[in-house]
Amino acid sequence: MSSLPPVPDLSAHLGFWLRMVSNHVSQAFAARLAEKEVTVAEWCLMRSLYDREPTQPSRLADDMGMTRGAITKLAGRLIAKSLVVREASAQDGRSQTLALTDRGVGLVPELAALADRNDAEFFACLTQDERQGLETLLKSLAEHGRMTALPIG
Amino acid sequence: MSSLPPVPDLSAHLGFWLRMVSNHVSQAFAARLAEKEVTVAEWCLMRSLYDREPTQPSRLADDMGMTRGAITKLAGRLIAKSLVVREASAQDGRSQTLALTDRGVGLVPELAALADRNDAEFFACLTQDERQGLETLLKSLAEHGRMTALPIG
DNA sequence: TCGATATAGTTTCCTAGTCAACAAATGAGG
DNA sequence: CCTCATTTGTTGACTAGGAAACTATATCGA
Repeated sequence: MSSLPPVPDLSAHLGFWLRMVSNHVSQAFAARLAEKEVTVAEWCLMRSLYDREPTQPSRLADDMGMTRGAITKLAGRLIAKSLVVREASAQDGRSQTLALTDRGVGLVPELAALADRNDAEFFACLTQDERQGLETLLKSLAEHGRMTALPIG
Repeated sequence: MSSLPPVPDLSAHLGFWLRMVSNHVSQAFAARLAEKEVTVAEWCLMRSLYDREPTQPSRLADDMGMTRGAITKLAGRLIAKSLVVREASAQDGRSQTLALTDRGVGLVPELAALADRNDAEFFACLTQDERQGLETLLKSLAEHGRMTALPIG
Protein backbone atom coordinates (compact mmCIF):
# COMPACT_ATOMS: atom_id res chain seq x y z
CA MET A 1 0.00 0.00 0.00
CA SER A 2 1.53 3.30 -1.03
CA SER A 3 0.89 6.12 1.42
CA LEU A 4 0.25 9.55 0.02
CA PRO A 5 2.43 12.49 0.98
CA PRO A 6 0.48 14.46 3.57
CA VAL A 7 -1.07 17.58 2.08
CA PRO A 8 -2.72 20.30 4.17
CA ASP A 9 -6.44 20.49 3.82
CA LEU A 10 -8.01 23.30 1.81
CA SER A 11 -9.28 24.72 5.08
CA ALA A 12 -5.75 24.98 6.43
CA HIS A 13 -5.27 28.24 4.56
CA LEU A 14 -6.52 31.61 5.67
CA GLY A 15 -7.18 32.35 2.02
CA PHE A 16 -9.74 29.58 2.01
CA TRP A 17 -11.76 31.11 4.81
CA LEU A 18 -11.40 34.55 3.38
CA ARG A 19 -12.76 33.36 0.07
CA MET A 20 -15.52 31.35 1.67
CA VAL A 21 -16.83 34.23 3.75
CA SER A 22 -16.28 36.86 1.09
CA ASN A 23 -18.11 34.89 -1.55
CA HIS A 24 -21.05 34.22 0.71
CA VAL A 25 -21.33 37.87 1.65
CA SER A 26 -21.08 38.90 -1.98
CA GLN A 27 -23.58 36.35 -3.19
CA ALA A 28 -26.09 37.39 -0.57
CA PHE A 29 -25.59 40.98 -1.60
CA ALA A 30 -25.99 40.05 -5.25
CA ALA A 31 -29.30 38.38 -4.39
CA ARG A 32 -30.55 41.52 -2.68
CA LEU A 33 -29.45 43.70 -5.56
CA ALA A 34 -31.09 41.32 -8.02
CA GLU A 35 -34.48 42.36 -6.67
CA LYS A 36 -33.72 45.82 -7.99
CA GLU A 37 -32.41 44.26 -11.19
CA VAL A 38 -28.88 45.47 -10.56
CA THR A 39 -25.65 43.48 -10.38
CA VAL A 40 -22.79 44.03 -7.95
CA ALA A 41 -20.60 45.46 -10.70
CA GLU A 42 -23.39 47.80 -11.71
CA TRP A 43 -23.78 48.93 -8.12
CA CYS A 44 -20.06 49.63 -7.84
CA LEU A 45 -20.07 51.68 -10.99
CA MET A 46 -23.16 53.60 -9.97
CA ARG A 47 -21.82 54.31 -6.51
CA SER A 48 -18.57 55.47 -8.05
CA LEU A 49 -20.45 57.96 -10.19
CA TYR A 50 -22.80 59.13 -7.45
CA ASP A 51 -20.86 61.93 -5.85
CA ARG A 52 -18.44 62.67 -8.62
CA GLU A 53 -18.27 64.75 -11.73
CA PRO A 54 -18.98 62.87 -14.97
CA THR A 55 -16.08 60.47 -15.24
CA GLN A 56 -14.07 58.82 -18.00
CA PRO A 57 -14.57 55.08 -18.48
CA SER A 58 -10.82 54.54 -18.30
CA ARG A 59 -10.78 56.22 -14.91
CA LEU A 60 -13.55 53.95 -13.70
CA ALA A 61 -11.74 50.93 -15.08
CA ASP A 62 -8.74 51.78 -12.92
CA ASP A 63 -10.87 52.45 -9.87
CA MET A 64 -12.82 49.24 -10.22
CA GLY A 65 -9.97 46.99 -11.29
CA MET A 66 -11.68 46.04 -14.52
CA THR A 67 -10.56 46.30 -18.10
CA ARG A 68 -11.82 49.03 -20.38
CA GLY A 69 -13.64 46.47 -22.44
CA ALA A 70 -15.56 45.38 -19.38
CA ILE A 71 -16.49 48.98 -18.59
CA THR A 72 -17.73 49.48 -22.14
CA LYS A 73 -20.13 46.60 -21.73
CA LEU A 74 -21.07 47.38 -18.14
CA ALA A 75 -21.83 50.98 -19.05
CA GLY A 76 -23.80 49.75 -22.05
CA ARG A 77 -26.05 47.72 -19.79
CA LEU A 78 -26.58 50.63 -17.42
CA ILE A 79 -27.32 52.94 -20.32
CA ALA A 80 -29.85 50.43 -21.62
CA LYS A 81 -31.55 50.63 -18.22
CA SER A 82 -31.50 54.44 -18.34
CA LEU A 83 -29.42 54.61 -15.19
CA VAL A 84 -26.33 56.11 -16.80
CA VAL A 85 -25.63 58.42 -19.73
CA ARG A 86 -22.61 58.53 -21.96
CA GLU A 87 -21.42 61.88 -23.27
CA ALA A 88 -18.64 62.67 -25.73
CA SER A 89 -15.94 65.06 -24.59
CA ALA A 90 -15.84 68.39 -26.35
CA GLN A 91 -12.10 68.84 -25.90
CA ASP A 92 -10.88 65.35 -26.79
CA GLY A 93 -12.58 63.45 -29.57
CA ARG A 94 -11.50 60.12 -28.14
CA SER A 95 -12.76 60.72 -24.67
CA GLN A 96 -16.17 60.34 -23.11
CA THR A 97 -17.69 60.71 -19.71
CA LEU A 98 -20.23 58.64 -17.86
CA ALA A 99 -22.72 60.07 -15.41
CA LEU A 100 -25.81 58.90 -13.58
CA THR A 101 -29.22 59.85 -14.88
CA ASP A 102 -31.78 61.22 -12.45
CA ARG A 103 -33.16 57.72 -12.16
CA GLY A 104 -29.67 56.47 -11.41
CA VAL A 105 -29.13 59.10 -8.77
CA GLY A 106 -32.41 58.19 -7.19
CA LEU A 107 -31.60 54.52 -7.11
CA VAL A 108 -28.21 54.76 -5.44
CA PRO A 109 -29.50 55.47 -1.92
CA GLU A 110 -31.86 52.51 -2.19
CA LEU A 111 -29.01 50.24 -3.19
CA ALA A 112 -26.80 51.67 -0.47
CA ALA A 113 -29.47 50.71 2.03
CA LEU A 114 -29.26 47.13 0.75
CA ALA A 115 -25.50 47.20 1.18
CA ASP A 116 -25.91 48.47 4.72
CA ARG A 117 -28.39 45.74 5.54
CA ASN A 118 -26.26 43.04 3.98
CA ASP A 119 -23.22 44.11 5.95
CA ALA A 120 -25.23 44.39 9.13
CA GLU A 121 -26.72 40.94 8.68
CA PHE A 122 -23.45 39.15 8.10
CA PHE A 123 -21.39 40.85 10.75
CA ALA A 124 -24.08 41.02 13.39
CA CYS A 125 -22.62 37.94 15.07
CA LEU A 126 -19.44 39.87 15.88
CA THR A 127 -19.05 42.34 18.71
CA GLN A 128 -18.23 45.93 17.90
CA ASP A 129 -14.64 45.27 18.93
CA GLU A 130 -14.41 42.24 16.70
CA ARG A 131 -15.77 44.12 13.73
CA GLN A 132 -13.27 46.87 14.40
CA GLY A 133 -10.49 44.32 14.65
CA LEU A 134 -11.51 42.65 11.42
CA GLU A 135 -11.58 45.96 9.63
CA THR A 136 -8.14 46.82 10.91
CA LEU A 137 -6.71 43.49 9.82
CA LEU A 138 -8.26 43.69 6.37
CA LYS A 139 -7.09 47.25 5.83
CA SER A 140 -3.63 46.26 6.94
CA LEU A 141 -3.58 43.41 4.45
CA ALA A 142 -4.88 45.71 1.74
CA GLU A 143 -2.18 48.24 2.45
CA HIS A 144 0.69 45.77 2.60
CA GLY A 145 -0.53 44.02 -0.52
CA ARG A 146 -0.80 47.38 -2.32
CA MET A 147 -4.40 46.68 -3.12
CA THR A 148 -5.91 49.75 -4.64
CA ALA A 149 -8.53 48.78 -7.16
CA LEU A 150 -11.73 47.05 -6.26
CA PRO A 151 -11.26 43.77 -8.10
CA ILE A 152 -14.54 42.40 -9.30
CA GLY A 153 -13.28 39.11 -10.67
CA MET B 1 -28.18 73.49 -6.21
CA SER B 2 -29.77 70.21 -5.21
CA SER B 3 -27.75 68.36 -2.59
CA LEU B 4 -27.59 64.61 -2.84
CA PRO B 5 -28.67 62.41 0.03
CA PRO B 6 -25.49 61.30 1.78
CA VAL B 7 -24.57 57.72 0.91
CA PRO B 8 -21.83 55.77 2.65
CA ASP B 9 -18.77 55.13 0.58
CA LEU B 10 -18.16 51.63 -0.82
CA SER B 11 -15.26 51.34 1.61
CA ALA B 12 -17.59 51.90 4.53
CA HIS B 13 -18.62 48.27 4.43
CA LEU B 14 -16.66 45.38 5.85
CA GLY B 15 -17.86 43.36 2.89
CA PHE B 16 -15.94 45.71 0.63
CA TRP B 17 -12.62 45.05 2.37
CA LEU B 18 -13.32 41.38 2.61
CA ARG B 19 -13.94 41.21 -1.11
CA MET B 20 -10.96 43.37 -1.92
CA VAL B 21 -8.51 41.27 0.05
CA SER B 22 -10.07 37.95 -0.87
CA ASN B 23 -10.02 38.70 -4.56
CA HIS B 24 -6.41 39.81 -4.49
CA VAL B 25 -5.34 36.70 -2.62
CA SER B 26 -7.29 34.50 -5.00
CA GLN B 27 -5.99 36.22 -8.09
CA ALA B 28 -2.42 35.90 -6.94
CA PHE B 29 -3.03 32.23 -6.24
CA ALA B 30 -4.61 31.80 -9.66
CA ALA B 31 -1.51 33.31 -11.22
CA ARG B 32 0.73 30.84 -9.40
CA LEU B 33 -1.45 27.92 -10.39
CA ALA B 34 -1.49 29.13 -13.98
CA GLU B 35 2.20 28.28 -14.24
CA LYS B 36 1.19 24.67 -13.69
CA GLU B 37 -1.70 25.14 -16.12
CA VAL B 38 -4.29 24.59 -13.43
CA THR B 39 -7.17 26.84 -12.36
CA VAL B 40 -8.36 27.45 -8.83
CA ALA B 41 -11.49 25.38 -9.39
CA GLU B 42 -9.37 22.56 -10.77
CA TRP B 43 -7.13 22.73 -7.72
CA CYS B 44 -10.12 22.55 -5.39
CA LEU B 45 -11.52 19.54 -7.18
CA MET B 46 -8.16 17.78 -7.24
CA ARG B 47 -7.51 18.47 -3.59
CA SER B 48 -10.98 17.18 -2.76
CA LEU B 49 -10.20 13.92 -4.53
CA TYR B 50 -6.70 13.57 -3.12
CA ASP B 51 -7.31 11.68 0.08
CA ARG B 52 -10.72 10.30 -0.62
CA GLU B 53 -12.25 7.30 -2.26
CA PRO B 54 -13.46 7.84 -5.84
CA THR B 55 -16.29 10.28 -5.45
CA GLN B 56 -19.54 11.09 -7.22
CA PRO B 57 -19.70 14.33 -9.18
CA SER B 58 -22.88 15.28 -7.35
CA ARG B 59 -21.06 14.93 -4.06
CA LEU B 60 -18.27 17.17 -5.28
CA ALA B 61 -20.80 19.70 -6.53
CA ASP B 62 -22.22 19.97 -3.02
CA ASP B 63 -18.77 20.18 -1.44
CA MET B 64 -17.58 22.84 -3.80
CA GLY B 65 -20.75 24.87 -4.01
CA MET B 66 -21.01 24.46 -7.76
CA THR B 67 -23.77 23.11 -9.96
CA ARG B 68 -23.57 19.64 -11.41
CA GLY B 69 -23.27 21.09 -14.86
CA ALA B 70 -20.18 22.97 -13.77
CA ILE B 71 -18.66 19.79 -12.34
CA THR B 72 -19.35 17.94 -15.59
CA LYS B 73 -17.36 20.53 -17.50
CA LEU B 74 -14.66 20.96 -14.86
CA ALA B 75 -14.12 17.21 -14.68
CA GLY B 76 -14.06 17.09 -18.46
CA ARG B 77 -11.17 19.54 -18.51
CA LEU B 78 -9.25 17.60 -15.89
CA ILE B 79 -9.85 14.36 -17.74
CA ALA B 80 -8.57 15.99 -20.92
CA LYS B 81 -5.38 16.80 -19.02
CA SER B 82 -5.14 13.23 -17.74
CA LEU B 83 -5.32 14.38 -14.16
CA VAL B 84 -8.65 12.73 -13.36
CA VAL B 85 -10.54 9.64 -14.51
CA ARG B 86 -14.24 9.06 -14.73
CA GLU B 87 -15.62 5.63 -13.98
CA ALA B 88 -19.16 4.32 -14.23
CA SER B 89 -20.70 2.82 -11.12
CA ALA B 90 -21.39 -0.90 -11.27
CA GLN B 91 -24.33 -0.75 -8.85
CA ASP B 92 -26.12 2.32 -10.19
CA GLY B 93 -26.24 2.89 -13.89
CA ARG B 94 -26.76 6.61 -13.48
CA SER B 95 -23.87 7.17 -11.16
CA GLN B 96 -20.18 7.70 -11.76
CA THR B 97 -17.12 8.35 -9.70
CA LEU B 98 -14.20 10.65 -10.24
CA ALA B 99 -10.70 9.90 -9.05
CA LEU B 100 -7.21 11.31 -9.56
CA THR B 101 -4.86 9.62 -11.97
CA ASP B 102 -1.31 8.93 -10.85
CA ARG B 103 -0.29 12.13 -12.53
CA GLY B 104 -3.04 13.94 -10.66
CA VAL B 105 -1.93 12.45 -7.36
CA GLY B 106 1.62 13.52 -8.06
CA LEU B 107 0.61 17.07 -8.90
CA VAL B 108 -1.44 17.76 -5.79
CA PRO B 109 1.52 18.19 -3.39
CA GLU B 110 3.13 20.62 -5.82
CA LEU B 111 -0.04 22.68 -6.00
CA ALA B 112 -0.42 22.52 -2.23
CA ALA B 113 3.04 24.03 -1.93
CA LEU B 114 1.89 26.92 -4.08
CA ALA B 115 -1.13 27.39 -1.84
CA ASP B 116 1.13 27.42 1.19
CA ARG B 117 3.42 29.99 -0.34
CA ASN B 118 0.56 32.18 -1.46
CA ASP B 119 -0.95 32.17 2.00
CA ALA B 120 2.41 32.82 3.61
CA GLU B 121 3.12 35.73 1.31
CA PHE B 122 -0.16 37.51 1.87
CA PHE B 123 -0.42 37.07 5.59
CA ALA B 124 3.25 37.57 6.39
CA CYS B 125 2.54 41.16 7.38
CA LEU B 126 0.39 39.97 10.27
CA THR B 127 1.72 38.69 13.57
CA GLN B 128 0.96 35.15 14.58
CA ASP B 129 -1.66 36.47 16.98
CA GLU B 130 -3.27 38.54 14.30
CA ARG B 131 -3.43 35.61 11.91
CA GLN B 132 -4.99 33.54 14.65
CA GLY B 133 -7.48 36.29 15.36
CA LEU B 134 -8.39 36.62 11.72
CA GLU B 135 -8.92 32.89 11.41
CA THR B 136 -11.14 32.87 14.47
CA LEU B 137 -13.24 35.73 13.18
CA LEU B 138 -13.63 34.20 9.72
CA LYS B 139 -14.56 30.81 11.11
CA SER B 140 -17.06 32.44 13.40
CA LEU B 141 -18.63 34.24 10.45
CA ALA B 142 -18.67 31.03 8.44
CA GLU B 143 -20.38 29.18 11.25
CA HIS B 144 -23.00 31.82 11.97
CA GLY B 145 -23.70 32.23 8.28
CA ARG B 146 -24.04 28.47 7.88
CA MET B 147 -21.43 28.48 5.18
CA THR B 148 -20.58 24.95 4.27
CA ALA B 149 -19.71 24.75 0.61
CA LEU B 150 -16.70 26.38 -0.88
CA PRO B 151 -18.37 28.82 -3.22
CA ILE B 152 -16.28 29.38 -6.31
CA GLY B 153 -18.30 32.17 -7.88
C1' DT C 1 3.57 69.64 -41.21
C1' DC C 2 3.84 65.11 -41.67
C1' DG C 3 4.71 60.65 -39.86
C1' DA C 4 5.34 57.82 -35.77
C1' DT C 5 3.61 56.86 -31.46
C1' DA C 6 0.43 56.96 -27.71
C1' DT C 7 -4.17 56.96 -25.88
C1' DA C 8 -9.52 56.13 -25.51
C1' DG C 9 -12.84 53.27 -26.36
C1' DT C 10 -14.83 49.19 -28.96
C1' DT C 11 -15.07 44.68 -30.64
C1' DT C 12 -14.12 39.83 -31.15
C1' DC C 13 -12.93 35.57 -29.39
C1' DC C 14 -12.32 32.88 -25.41
C1' DT C 15 -13.21 31.10 -20.63
C1' DA C 16 -15.93 29.41 -16.90
C1' DG C 17 -19.69 29.68 -14.53
C1' DT C 18 -25.38 29.44 -14.07
C1' DC C 19 -29.99 27.77 -15.23
C1' DA C 20 -33.23 25.00 -17.29
C1' DA C 21 -34.48 21.33 -20.41
C1' DC C 22 -33.23 16.86 -21.08
C1' DA C 23 -32.14 11.37 -21.30
C1' DA C 24 -31.27 7.34 -18.81
C1' DA C 25 -31.61 4.64 -14.81
C1' DT C 26 -33.67 3.75 -10.43
C1' DG C 27 -37.21 3.10 -6.95
C1' DA C 28 -41.85 3.12 -5.00
C1' DG C 29 -46.95 2.24 -5.05
C1' DG C 30 -50.97 0.11 -6.74
C1' DC D 1 -45.08 -5.86 -13.07
C1' DC D 2 -46.06 -1.30 -14.81
C1' DT D 3 -46.28 3.37 -14.22
C1' DC D 4 -44.80 7.55 -12.33
C1' DA D 5 -41.78 10.33 -9.66
C1' DT D 6 -36.95 10.95 -8.46
C1' DT D 7 -32.19 11.08 -9.13
C1' DT D 8 -27.80 11.30 -12.03
C1' DG D 9 -25.32 13.35 -15.22
C1' DT D 10 -25.20 16.05 -19.76
C1' DT D 11 -26.27 19.64 -22.88
C1' DG D 12 -27.44 24.23 -24.82
C1' DA D 13 -28.46 28.99 -24.22
C1' DC D 14 -26.98 32.72 -21.67
C1' DT D 15 -24.01 35.85 -18.72
C1' DA D 16 -20.04 38.50 -17.42
C1' DG D 17 -15.57 39.05 -17.51
C1' DG D 18 -10.34 39.10 -19.75
C1' DA D 19 -6.91 39.52 -23.67
C1' DA D 20 -5.72 41.33 -27.70
C1' DA D 21 -6.71 43.26 -32.20
C1' DC D 22 -8.77 47.22 -33.95
C1' DT D 23 -10.49 52.30 -34.95
C1' DA D 24 -10.26 57.00 -34.23
C1' DT D 25 -8.14 60.78 -32.31
C1' DA D 26 -4.37 63.31 -30.30
C1' DT D 27 0.37 64.45 -29.55
C1' DC D 28 5.19 64.63 -30.23
C1' DG D 29 9.42 65.12 -32.92
C1' DA D 30 12.20 65.84 -36.89
